[in-house]
Amino acid sequence: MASHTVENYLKALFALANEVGEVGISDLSDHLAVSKPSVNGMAKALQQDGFLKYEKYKPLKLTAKGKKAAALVVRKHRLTEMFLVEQMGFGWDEVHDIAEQVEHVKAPAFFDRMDELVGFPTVDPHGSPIPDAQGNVLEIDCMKLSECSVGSKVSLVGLSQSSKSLLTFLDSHGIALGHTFHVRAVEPFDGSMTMLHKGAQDQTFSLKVCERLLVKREA
Amino acid sequence: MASHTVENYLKALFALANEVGEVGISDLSDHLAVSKPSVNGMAKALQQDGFLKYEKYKPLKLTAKGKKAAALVVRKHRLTEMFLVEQMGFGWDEVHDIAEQVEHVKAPAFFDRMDELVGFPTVDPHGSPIPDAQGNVLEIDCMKLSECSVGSKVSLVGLSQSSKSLLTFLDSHGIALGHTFHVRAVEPFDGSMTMLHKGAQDQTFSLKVCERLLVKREA
DNA sequence: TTTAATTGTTAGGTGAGTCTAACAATGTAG
DNA sequence: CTACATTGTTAGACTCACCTAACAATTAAA
Repeated sequence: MASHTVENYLKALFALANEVGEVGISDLSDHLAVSKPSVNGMAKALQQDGFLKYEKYKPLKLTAKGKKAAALVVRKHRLTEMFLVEQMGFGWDEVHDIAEQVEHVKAPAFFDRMDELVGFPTVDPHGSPIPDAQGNVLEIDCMKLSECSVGSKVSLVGLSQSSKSLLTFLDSHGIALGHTFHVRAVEPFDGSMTMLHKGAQDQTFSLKVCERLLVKREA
Repeated sequence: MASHTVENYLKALFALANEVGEVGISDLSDHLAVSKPSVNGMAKALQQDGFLKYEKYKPLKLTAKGKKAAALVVRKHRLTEMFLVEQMGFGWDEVHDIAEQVEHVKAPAFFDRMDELVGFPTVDPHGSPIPDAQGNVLEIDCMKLSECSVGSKVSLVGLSQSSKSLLTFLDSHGIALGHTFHVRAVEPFDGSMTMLHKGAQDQTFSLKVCERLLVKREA
């Protein structure tokens, strides 16, 4: 089984590949807060173990084996987050750090039981998809709120790069997954958007916020 | 915070001290399946960190700091076991290995929430006491079933050195914590005992089993 | 296209935790 | 009281994951 460290590298590779496509040594180095030579060394090791295709000066590419292993770590992370929220009463802004640790537990039965107890969810508390037990990830059909034009009616289905501060911000504005937004105006100067939230109240958010909100067009 | 490894050494020290009093390098070496030189080196390191009093060729002694740290690891372990049984539906024979891993999670809120959800228990699913958040351990008033004489009426309150195989054995004989036993006969040859179980049925157990069953005299 | 910035690599070292081989101290039996 | 067995210690080496300093390759800018 992969070590705690290897699991973290795989998870980072997986996340970065989904965000930016090409992943370089420096990207990983930044994301994991580890020096570039360390990443370089680990890349060689992961290649040796068949998790990675690695050629000098070329971007890193997860192999099929690597993708599956990474997805299974992400699965453990997201199931844990779901369990923490649904069964243990934590807030969606509290679960990331705990799940970051619990995800390294090697006990399939533990995660299977979580899965069962929360009713085999397909997304985590932040709307991110939970890979299945075979490591397959379901793509979610969504777009950034910032890409929507005036008049669009959408509902919030997920977040990209959710951070504790973003979650706290959303909480403080009463925003949760599933809520609807009706785009009223887009400010050309800074891209900030004004929306009717839940058909009730106008709210204005900066471009920075709107880029993080993943939405689906309302039926 | 103490590393995963250090936590395991502390836990072992704690367990062995409760079982045999004096703990030597070899005891730890056996218990942790680690070579004696490794234990020797770790003993020096733990002494350095103030967890241990260590003098050459003398038995190892946990300091107050060491005892507290060890008790808090045991607390995490036993709370986890309780949570796994009470909230997640695992059997008492399945929880040890999972708890062995979960106990190393560094997230006090996680264990506090478990504690709350299972109703602030004082003993784990095997009847072992759960240290409180300050590291204090409640002594349980009990004796080995093997020390009871014919005619004693007792109830099962805990196990000493519970192993998967012991738990499976007890399960298969329908025995659980709280059950009553009325000692009917003790075989002088091999120490095996015949008891009336739950006032219903006579069962005979070997000395080896009876030494592991911790009981309290019935009121 | 030569320069500068970014990005990646090599070389060499550190600390934690482990091991084996060899030896020293302690304890137990005869 | 010597002899042997147990127990503990030292020395030296290994792996994993990390680091810094220095250098090389690639890419972007002037």
